[in-house]
Amino acid sequence: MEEFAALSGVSRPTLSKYFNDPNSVRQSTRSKIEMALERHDYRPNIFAINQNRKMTKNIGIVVPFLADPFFAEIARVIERRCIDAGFWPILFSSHGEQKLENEILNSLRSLKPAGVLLAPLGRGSDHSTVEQFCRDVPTVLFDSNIEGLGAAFVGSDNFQSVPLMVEYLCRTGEPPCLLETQPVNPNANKRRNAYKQAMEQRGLEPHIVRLDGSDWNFEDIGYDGGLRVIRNQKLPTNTVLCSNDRLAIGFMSACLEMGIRVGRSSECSLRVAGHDDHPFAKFTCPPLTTIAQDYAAISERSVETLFLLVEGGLSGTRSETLFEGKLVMRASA
Amino acid sequence: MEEFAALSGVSRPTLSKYFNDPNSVRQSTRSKIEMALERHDYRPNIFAINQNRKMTKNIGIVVPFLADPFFAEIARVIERRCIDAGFWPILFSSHGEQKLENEILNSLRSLKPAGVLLAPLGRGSDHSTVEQFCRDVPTVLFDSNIEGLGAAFVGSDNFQSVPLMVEYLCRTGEPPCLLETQPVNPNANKRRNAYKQAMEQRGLEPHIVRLDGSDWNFEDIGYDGGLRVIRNQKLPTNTVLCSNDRLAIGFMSACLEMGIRVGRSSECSLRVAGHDDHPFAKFTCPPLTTIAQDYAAISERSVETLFLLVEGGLSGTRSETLFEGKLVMRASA
DNA sequence: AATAAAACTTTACGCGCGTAAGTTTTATGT
DNA sequence: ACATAAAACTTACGCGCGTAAAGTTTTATT
Repeated sequence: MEEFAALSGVSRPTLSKYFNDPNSVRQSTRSKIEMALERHDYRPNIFAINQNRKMTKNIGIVVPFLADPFFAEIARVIERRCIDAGFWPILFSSHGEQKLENEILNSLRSLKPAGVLLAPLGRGSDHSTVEQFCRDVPTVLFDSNIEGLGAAFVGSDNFQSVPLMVEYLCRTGEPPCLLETQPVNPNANKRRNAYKQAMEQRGLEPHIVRLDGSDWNFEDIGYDGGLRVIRNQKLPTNTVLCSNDRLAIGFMSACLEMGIRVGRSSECSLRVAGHDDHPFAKFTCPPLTTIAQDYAAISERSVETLFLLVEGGLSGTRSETLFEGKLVMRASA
Repeated sequence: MEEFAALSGVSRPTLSKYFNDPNSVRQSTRSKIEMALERHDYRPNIFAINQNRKMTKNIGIVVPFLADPFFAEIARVIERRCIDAGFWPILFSSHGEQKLENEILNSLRSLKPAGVLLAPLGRGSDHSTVEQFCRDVPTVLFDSNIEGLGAAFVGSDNFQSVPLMVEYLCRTGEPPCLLETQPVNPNANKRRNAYKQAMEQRGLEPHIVRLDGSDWNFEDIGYDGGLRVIRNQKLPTNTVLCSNDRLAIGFMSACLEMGIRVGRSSECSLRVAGHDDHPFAKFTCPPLTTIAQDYAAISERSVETLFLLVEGGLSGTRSETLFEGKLVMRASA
């Protein structure tokens, strides 16, 4: 930096000022620097910059499982928004492991991020680690809520979306049973409770089919468990509401293999619905009827909320923003 | 660090030595530190560590488009391997943009990574930036090759896999046409050439259907283009080999919408095949016949090669490792 | 018990930059 | 032309840690 300052004919502190905000120096000085910049291509070291700044332009993004296209897509949108706003997003995946989530949060601390967007593991999170982290770093939770942690939460309203689907399924055929795995996060629990409530409000008995498996390989769980459930004739109804789309995708694959025709048309014997409108839900066999989570809105609002928080424009009270899901009718139910 | 050194009863340099390699200090010293560690939970600042070390434990991973499940899955495996080997992976997505790829590479430099695993944009890469980067940082390219750049390349052998598929399709029905988009990377070009070669070797005329679109939204391109091609009756044969699975997924969705039955059974009028064995290929409608790229092998070998390179155990000559694809027969062709 | 080797401590400097304080130069108004 | 404020300069220190050099203590060897 010293060298480059000499080359451009300004002092190092002025150069530092320029990189922090090009408009903060005189026009003549600015052009001197930018001319030298063209010839020598110098760039300040991002991680040294942050060494001594109170607030950096780094934004941490932590998701529980990046190989899940839902999170991949959300992460993509969030990264773009951050970049466009002049921030530097750094993306981490917990790979479904508490230990990794903890390590990521601890490392994130030393990055001195301006803020962090965290989709926690949920049930699998280490509450005290997350709590401590949220105290130290401006954090907005999304997708998966942990009561009281973070400055805000942005997600979707399972108690609106699940009843919506239950209503639709009941109106158009047999009432659904709920297919779920061991819940990995609060959403799964909420969806189960919302399902129960919705059924009971209709005077119907809820049926819950629990598949083995406690990791994030939902397709496999849905497939393996689906085979077992079908073979053992354990399906209480001819309508199956899956706790999420990935589970539904795996389950429908099992149906296909067992020769069960899935769909709402008359020649089909089973209806399957999902939740989330997973990026590949419209390409499944048959295309999956599901609840669309508003990806764009959740991403946008999360980022906006974080920016507000970073700029200090957020009141002390923790806000929870829930977006409504929309019914997406396709061929499967 | 000073404080914590005092707390554990050792000097700061010794503490530094411990964190660099816990085995490099005497057992008694080590336990002193680790006892203090339990009570006070101190962690060195990763990005300050790298400030003054010749070699860090950081490994950069750069993929062109992380919302593509293929890359999401490969990134997942690579991250795991790095973590298990005691490295600290940092993941970046270029979002299909040259400008971002350049920025990522330049920022990566200041991270002083021990090595970088780079799946370049390919055609969209800025050759001189990548070249300069590879000179400065130990880099292994994967998935998409750029002649001469990086210390090694690991990918799959399109000139083996595509002919394999062509052979299968010819043997079991009408010879295929090739459905492609504007090629975003070298693989697309290689696949086209491999297709041409394979057809010509059989004395057949190659037919190439090019769809509009030059970004990474292959499903959309396959769907929109598919609708157009089908409406205009521009399909030269009843067998379509898609340049990659995502394209095939979109295309099949268009077929479904147009009421065209896809599959190899007698009541179907169109066969569709893909390439890659995308994580969702087996869940499509109908399940997609495709070529399985050996995800695991590519990830493993990339990481292994990089580790060798980092440890200096690699000769000067640039190596190219190509894995063979395997035919995965499903219902679509 | 003597000796060498290993491990530790103290001291000091450096990484690439931010930033504050005090001083000098430059642009603006009159 | 001079006064004044804004901008730039010089100087100095700090971030959190790595690391080299020199001296001191501990451990292993004979």
